[in-house]
Amino acid sequence: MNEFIEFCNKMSQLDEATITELERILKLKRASKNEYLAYSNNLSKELFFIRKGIVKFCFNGDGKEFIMRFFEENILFSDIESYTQRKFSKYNIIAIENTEYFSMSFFEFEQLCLKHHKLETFFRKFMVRANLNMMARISEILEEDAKKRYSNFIVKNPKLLERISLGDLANYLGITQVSLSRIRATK
Amino acid sequence: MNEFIEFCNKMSQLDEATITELERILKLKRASKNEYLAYSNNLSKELFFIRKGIVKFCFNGDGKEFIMRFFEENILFSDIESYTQRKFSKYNIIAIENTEYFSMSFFEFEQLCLKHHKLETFFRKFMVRANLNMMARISEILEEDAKKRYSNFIVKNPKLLERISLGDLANYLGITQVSLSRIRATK
DNA sequence: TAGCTTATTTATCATTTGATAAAAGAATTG
DNA sequence: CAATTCTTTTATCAAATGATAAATAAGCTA
Repeated sequence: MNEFIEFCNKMSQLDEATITELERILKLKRASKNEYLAYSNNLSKELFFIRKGIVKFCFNGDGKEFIMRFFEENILFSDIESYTQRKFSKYNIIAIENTEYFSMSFFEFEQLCLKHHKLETFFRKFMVRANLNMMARISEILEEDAKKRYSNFIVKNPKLLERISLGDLANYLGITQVSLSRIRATK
Repeated sequence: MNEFIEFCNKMSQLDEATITELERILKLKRASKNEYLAYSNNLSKELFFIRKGIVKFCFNGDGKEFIMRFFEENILFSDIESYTQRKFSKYNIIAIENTEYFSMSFFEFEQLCLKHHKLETFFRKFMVRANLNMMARISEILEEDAKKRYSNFIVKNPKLLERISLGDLANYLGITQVSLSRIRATK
């Protein structure tokens, strides 16, 4: 049972048949540092599960890069917007480290969900959890200024901090890299 | 078939048995303007579906109010965080207009999801859609300044705009009411 | 290691937003 | 309708952040 299956299984116990079918749609892939797992302006139809490494999920606007999230080991994600709305993606997915990941067709995964109730339950629970993360992010952006968001980040993600650049962190926090540097200086 | 059932049915067609059981757990409730549908610092275990009216889903920090979202007619929502993590809510749910809504036990709804695959599918799809909203919100906050967020809001939500106060709108946009007034002045 | 490239810091000035107070306008109530 | 309360605007000053440029620092490659 690979990492992804275990990830699903933890939230909703799957039976053998489901696991077998799930394994069948998984493909193991690799991306080197700075390589793109997916490009904006394309239809994105993949689900990703990081096995080793980190990626950033980001978009560009007015020459600047904005990072929606970092995804590290044992996280499932995808460009839901592009897939569910069948529209060109605004996001890039870029490896920050050499990365090994499972990839699967979103459509095939969804078909398995419709076929196997337990897998559908997993997916629902997973989406609920994803929602909590987003809510927390939004409420933090509303409530706290950049200095506080930075200090929260280093407390909550000490390990991640060591693996990403300050430029990427700034793009995640929603401030310029120069501004982050200034914040770091005033400790 | 009431508004809520129709809402579910549109995303995932339910069979009769499911509908009957779903109807059984629904309670129709009312809240007058400014009345609380739910208080922070409580365990929140309800799912809400607005039939008529508007509410704000908000929290307080440092004496200020921050609005996560407005919920109007035909929207399903709940304090997922409090329910799924069994912890005291940070959110208030407050009626902005006289509001009529369906309320149901989150636990009972979840049980129905585990029992009826189609309902589980609805719930999953619903959560996916909720995620898209949140993503859009985050990316907008990262990318745009307050002036642009305001102008986006009035374009995207012209009807909602007429039903909420500028103070509430400011709390939603993440700026002070005074700052919003200033932005409105410089057209 | 030297040279090149990228990442980070520092500095300066402009712009945006916040905090506060006060005035003007609207809505509510007796 | 007058008084009261709540909402919105205007004004002033302070603080935070952005834009830009330049200086260091760190990392990479030949």
